[in-house]
Amino acid sequence: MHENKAVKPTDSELEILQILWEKGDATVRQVHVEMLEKKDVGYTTTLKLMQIMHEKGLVERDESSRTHIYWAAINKLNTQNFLLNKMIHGLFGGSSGQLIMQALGNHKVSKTELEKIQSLINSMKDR
Amino acid sequence: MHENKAVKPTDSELEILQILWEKGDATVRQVHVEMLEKKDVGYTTTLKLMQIMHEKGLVERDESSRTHIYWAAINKLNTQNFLLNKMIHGLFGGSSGQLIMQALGNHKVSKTELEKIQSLINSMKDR
DNA sequence: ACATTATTACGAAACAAATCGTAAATTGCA
DNA sequence: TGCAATTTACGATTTGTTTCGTAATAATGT
Repeated sequence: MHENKAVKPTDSELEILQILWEKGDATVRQVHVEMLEKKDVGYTTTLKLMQIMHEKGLVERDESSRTHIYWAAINKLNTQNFLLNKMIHGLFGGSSGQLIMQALGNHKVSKTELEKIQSLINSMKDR
Repeated sequence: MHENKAVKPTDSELEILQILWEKGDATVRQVHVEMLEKKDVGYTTTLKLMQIMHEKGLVERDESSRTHIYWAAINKLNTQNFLLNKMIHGLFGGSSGQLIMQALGNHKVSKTELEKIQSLINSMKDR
């Protein structure tokens, strides 16, 4: 009901946010170790990114000990929705149904998930 | 079955592609007029963008007359799928079901579309 | 206590994206 | 014919992103 102004994380920032959302909080070192699994990048690069994200307000940190602790300042659901919305409007002519059908048709979805989707739709139609 | 290498249009490029996909082909002027409906930008900016897109192979053009005619060189469906996939992996932990449910829950979907989605799911489960 | 290692801060370089001004070429009218 | 408008090409600027090197500082272990 508040926060999350005009947040538009870059691709690299999103990689870091992913890690922070998963871990809850983490040091630069911990984030960096995870980053290395995805791509080959120097420690100071990760550090700098996180410092910039801090300036931008994308993450917060506890500086009370020498090794700072970082956590995401923006909410995962909000961010997903924001970017989903951007994609729906920018690429699917504003129709979320369009995006959903596209996703259904071209990407693997497990049977379990198909059933979850069905019951979600059913409950939506009830109202 | 071919083409569409590592296409990653920027936001502005996507705006132009949208217009070209809709119109089929268009001059810079025509594209620019459409652009103006979305944002305030100079003619040469649109021109330059389209020239760069041409260099990148995102659009093709007929230069036989003084006023060039442009059209998209990449396919809309492929591009949608590419970016959808990127989002699924980068933001939804690789689960398209997750993205679909998120889209269902937080964005308006018409009843007609809900029904189309249902029958699509049903036909998928048949196989 | 000293050397090694880990961490932060800072600056700069390399790259890419978006914007626009200006000039040259072409077209079409008055 | 020649003037005005349109279009392309080109270069420059601004802004943002990603990358890393270096230096200062703190912590750690022998």
